[in-house]
Amino acid sequence: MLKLTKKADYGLMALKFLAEHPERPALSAKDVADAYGIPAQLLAKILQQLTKSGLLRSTAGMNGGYALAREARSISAYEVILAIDGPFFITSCSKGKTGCELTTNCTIKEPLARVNETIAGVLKSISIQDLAEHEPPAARERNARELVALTL
Amino acid sequence: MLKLTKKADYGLMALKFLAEHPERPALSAKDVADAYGIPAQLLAKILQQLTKSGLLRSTAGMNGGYALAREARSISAYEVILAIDGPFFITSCSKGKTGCELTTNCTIKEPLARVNETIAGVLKSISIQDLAEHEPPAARERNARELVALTL
DNA sequence: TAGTATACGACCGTTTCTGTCGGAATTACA
DNA sequence: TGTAATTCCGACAGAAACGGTCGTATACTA
Ligand code: SF4
Ligand code: SF4
Repeated sequence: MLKLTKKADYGLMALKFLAEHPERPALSAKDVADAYGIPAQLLAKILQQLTKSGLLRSTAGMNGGYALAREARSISAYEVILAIDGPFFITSCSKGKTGCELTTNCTIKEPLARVNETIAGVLKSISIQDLAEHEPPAARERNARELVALTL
Repeated sequence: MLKLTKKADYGLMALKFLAEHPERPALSAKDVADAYGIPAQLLAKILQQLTKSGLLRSTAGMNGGYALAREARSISAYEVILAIDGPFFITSCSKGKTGCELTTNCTIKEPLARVNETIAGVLKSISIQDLAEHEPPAARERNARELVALTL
C-alpha cells in the first residue's frame, strides 16, 4: 500500500541518470540498465512509455537511445509516475472499473481526496533535477502540520 | 501504486464512525459494516488489528463491540495505516524480504526516503477527528513547493 | 444455558506487479 | 547492400499482494 511500483522507481532512476549525462546525445536502454543492474528489457519498456508520454526523445538505430525531452528542472516526479503507472489516486474510488461501490455511503471519500491532492502536490514539486542533486536534509518535521492545516 | 488498501480505507471509515458516536459505549463490527456496506467479516478482522495495536478498546459478549481507545484528535491516519498495513515505505528497499537488491547502486534511494518522510508527515498530521469534521477546502496549491524545499 | 460478540487462523479467487520472450521496424555504417 | 545496434510492440507467465470468506474457539451478558 502507498508504495511506488518498481517500474516508477526504475523510471526515476533512469531519468536521473539521463539528467546526469547531458553531454551524451542519447543513451541506450541497455546503458542505463547496466549502470544500475535493472532488468534491461523491463527498463526498455518503461523508457518507451516515458517516450510516448513526451518526457523522453528517442532515436532508433545504432548509437540511438533516449534523452530528456525537456530540461531536468521541468520534469516532475509526478509526471513520471503518471506516465508509468497511470492516473494517481490513493483511494480505489474514481478509478473506472474495479473501483469502489461504497462511493454513495462513503464519508471519508472527500477528505481523502484532499489528502490525495496534497501528496500529488508534493510529487509535483519534486523535479528530476532535485533527485540528481543531493542537498543536505535540512529542517523537516515542522510544516507538515502546517501544510495539512491548509489543505484539509 | 501509491494506493491505500481497502482495509486501511475501511479502517479509517470505521474509526471515523466511532468518533462520531461517542455516546455509545461500544459499537459492534456489524453495526459499522452495515452502516457503510463493508463486508462484515473483513471489517471485524480489521477492527481486531486496530485493537491489538491499541487504537481501539474491545469488549466481547452482548452489547459489546469497539470504542476508541484514545480521543479522536490524538489518533492519526498514519497510525491507522501502520496498524493495518504494516510499516510505511513508498519504496521497496528497507523492507526485509522481497526487497530491492539495487540498494548498493541506487542513487535515488536517499532522496526518495525523504519523500517518504514527507508523506508520512502529512499522514501523521491528519487525525480521525479531521476526517469527522468537514472543513472547507481553503487555500491549497501553494506551499507544497515550500514544504518540499525544506524536506529535500 | 442461550445468545451475542470478539478472536484467530486457514484458505481461496482475483488482481496487480515484475520480468521474459519473440518478433518487427528503424537507423548507422562499412 | 548487408549487418549490427537499437527502439518498438504485444503477449505471456510466475509471483506476490489484496479482498474476502469460513470455521471454530473464546468471552461476556442476561
Ligand atoms: S469511496 Fe470511500 S471507501 Fe470507496 S474507495 Fe473511495 S474512499 Fe475508500
Ligand atoms: S534501492 Fe533504489 S531502486 Fe531499490 S527500491 Fe530503494 S529506491 Fe527503489
